[in-house]
Amino acid sequence: MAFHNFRNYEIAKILKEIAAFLEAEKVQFKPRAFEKAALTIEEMEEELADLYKKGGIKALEEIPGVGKGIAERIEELFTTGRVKDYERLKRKYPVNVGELTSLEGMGPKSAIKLYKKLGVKNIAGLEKAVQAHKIRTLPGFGEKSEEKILKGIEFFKKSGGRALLGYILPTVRLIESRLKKLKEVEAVTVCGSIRRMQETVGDIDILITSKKPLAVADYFAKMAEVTHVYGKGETKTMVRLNLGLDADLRVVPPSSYGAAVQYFSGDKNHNIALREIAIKKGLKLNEYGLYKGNKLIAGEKEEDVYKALGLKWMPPELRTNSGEIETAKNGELPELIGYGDLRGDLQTQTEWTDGADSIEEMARAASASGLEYIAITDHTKRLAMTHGLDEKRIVKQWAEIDKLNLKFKKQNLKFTILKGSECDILKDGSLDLPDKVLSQLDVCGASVHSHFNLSRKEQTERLKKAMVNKNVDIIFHPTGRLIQRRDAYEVDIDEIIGFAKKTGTILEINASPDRLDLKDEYVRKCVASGVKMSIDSDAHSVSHFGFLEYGIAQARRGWATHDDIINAWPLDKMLKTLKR
DNA sequence: GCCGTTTTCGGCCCGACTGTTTTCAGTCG
Repeated sequence: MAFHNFRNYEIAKILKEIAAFLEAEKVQFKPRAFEKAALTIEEMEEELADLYKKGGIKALEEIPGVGKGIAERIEELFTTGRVKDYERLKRKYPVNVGELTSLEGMGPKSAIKLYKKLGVKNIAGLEKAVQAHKIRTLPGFGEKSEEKILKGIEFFKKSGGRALLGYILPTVRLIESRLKKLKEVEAVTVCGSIRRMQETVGDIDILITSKKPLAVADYFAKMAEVTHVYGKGETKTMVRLNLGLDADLRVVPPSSYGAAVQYFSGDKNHNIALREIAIKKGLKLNEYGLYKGNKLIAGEKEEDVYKALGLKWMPPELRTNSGEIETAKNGELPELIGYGDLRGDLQTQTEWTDGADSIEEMARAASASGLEYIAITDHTKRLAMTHGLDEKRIVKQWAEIDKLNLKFKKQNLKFTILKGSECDILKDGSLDLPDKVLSQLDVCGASVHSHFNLSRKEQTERLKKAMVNKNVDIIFHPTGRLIQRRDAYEVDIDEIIGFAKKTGTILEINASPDRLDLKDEYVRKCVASGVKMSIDSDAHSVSHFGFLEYGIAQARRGWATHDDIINAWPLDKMLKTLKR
C-alpha cells in the first residue's frame, strides 16, 4: 500500500483547522483536544511518519493528547492521503481559517460567521467586505470591529508573505544538511536574511559550488518540500516550498564563491555601501568578485573581499549599513556574544501554569542543551487563565525546587534551578504578588499582559513604577509586541532605558520567535547606555530552549557582547548583578 | 476527543477585556 508522507507541521495544521471548524460549530471540548494534540505534534522532534512506520497506530496513541480518534485520523492521512472528516468540514466551510484567525482579534467563530453571512473566505475577501462597510451591519459587529479588522489586514499586508525565522529555520537547516551530504556538492551556504538571522524571512537563497550542477538541481527540485518548480537550470533553480516561501538554488564557480556569498547575504544597503568603497578605490564589486579592470583580485573567500576593501570581515548579523562599515574600517568591531555563550535561562514556564512540562523535565532539558541554570518563572494569579500562582502555590513551588536542587546535587548534576516569577504588572504599575513574597525569590521578572492601550505617558509611568520596586530584577518582553500580529504598546523606550540604568533593572531580550522583544534597535540603545540585558527563551515546553538561538541573534544584531548579557555569566556573578 | 492517585464515566484552566449588548459572545493568553 502506498504511504503518503506528511510532515508533523502539516499534520498539526490539519488538526488545528479541524479544531477551528469545531469551535465555530460550538462543539464543546473537542476543539481543545484537537488543538492540544496539534501543539504537541508541532513541537515533537521525531516525525510522526517515522513513528508510525515503526510502531503503527499504537505508537501514535502513546503521544500525550493523542487518543484513538486522532490517531485513527493520522493513520488515515498516511494510508489514504486524506482525512474524510476534515474534508467534509472543508467542503462545508471552504474558508482559509488559518489565514483569517492570524488577524489579531479574529477567532474561528467570527471567521465562519463572516463566511456564512458575507461569503468571506480569506483576507482578500475580508478586505472587500470591510471596504464596502458590510461588516458593521452584522449582529455582533460594529464600526470598531471594522477598524480593528482593517488594522489587522494592514499588519498582514506589511508582513508581505514573510515568515518568522523561527518557523522556517528548522526546515531550511534540514535542506542545507541534505545538500551538504550530496557527493556532487562541494560547498553550501544559506545566504540572505536567514544568514543575517533577521526576524522574518521573505525567501531562501542557497548557494553551492558543484561540478555537476544539473544533478544537484534535479535533487533540489524533487525534494519532498517542493510544491512547484518555477525553473531549473545549470546555474539557478527556483522552487516553491510547502513553507509558503520560494527558495532559489544558485550554483557558482569556486573562484567567485566568496563574492557571491557576500553579495547574496546583503543586506542591500550594506552592499551598496561596499560597492561605493570599491569605486573610490578604483575597483568594481559584483557577485562574481572584486575587480581591478578585468583582473579578479578577490572572490574565492568572503574574508578576502572585505580585506581587499580595507575592512575586517564582519558577522552577517551586523550588515545593515548602520555604522558597521565605519566601525570595521577603524578595526573596532565589537566581539559579539556567541551562539554558545549562554549559561542560563531566566524565563521558563512549567505545568504549574501554562507550560507543558514539569519543573524537573524543564531543568533536565535545559541541562541537556548545555545550560547551567534556569529560573522557573510561572505566571501570577492575575493571569487566571494560566492558573497563575498565588501566595500559597508559589510557596509550594519553592519546596519542590529545593527538593529538586538537592536531588541534582546527590546525582552530581551541576545544575541549579532558581526560584523566579513572571509577576504581572497591574494597570497602575503595582505588582500581582506582595513584596514579602517577591523578596524571597532568587530572581523576579515582571511584565505587562493587559491594558495595552494606555497612553504613552501612563504606560511609561506604569513600567517605571514596577522598575523602582527593589524586588523587580528584570522587565520581561518590555514592549509587548507580537511580530506580524500586534504592535508594541505605546511607551517611551528611551525613558525606560534611562530608568533601567538608574534603577539597575535588567531588560529582557525575549527569544520567542514571534516576540524578539527588545528589538535590535533597542538592544543597541541598551548597549550604548550600559543597561544590562538577559536573553530568555520564555520556554513553555522542553522543546523551546532552541529559541535561545533567535534571542542571541537578536542580541548580536543589536551589537551586544558577552558583557551585556547577564545570563552569559556564571551563576554567582549573574546573581550579584541583580538588585536584591 | 482525551484522560485517569476522582480510572471506562464525567470532567475538561477560567477571568478580564472589548465591543457589542441591554445581559452577552468572542477572543486572548
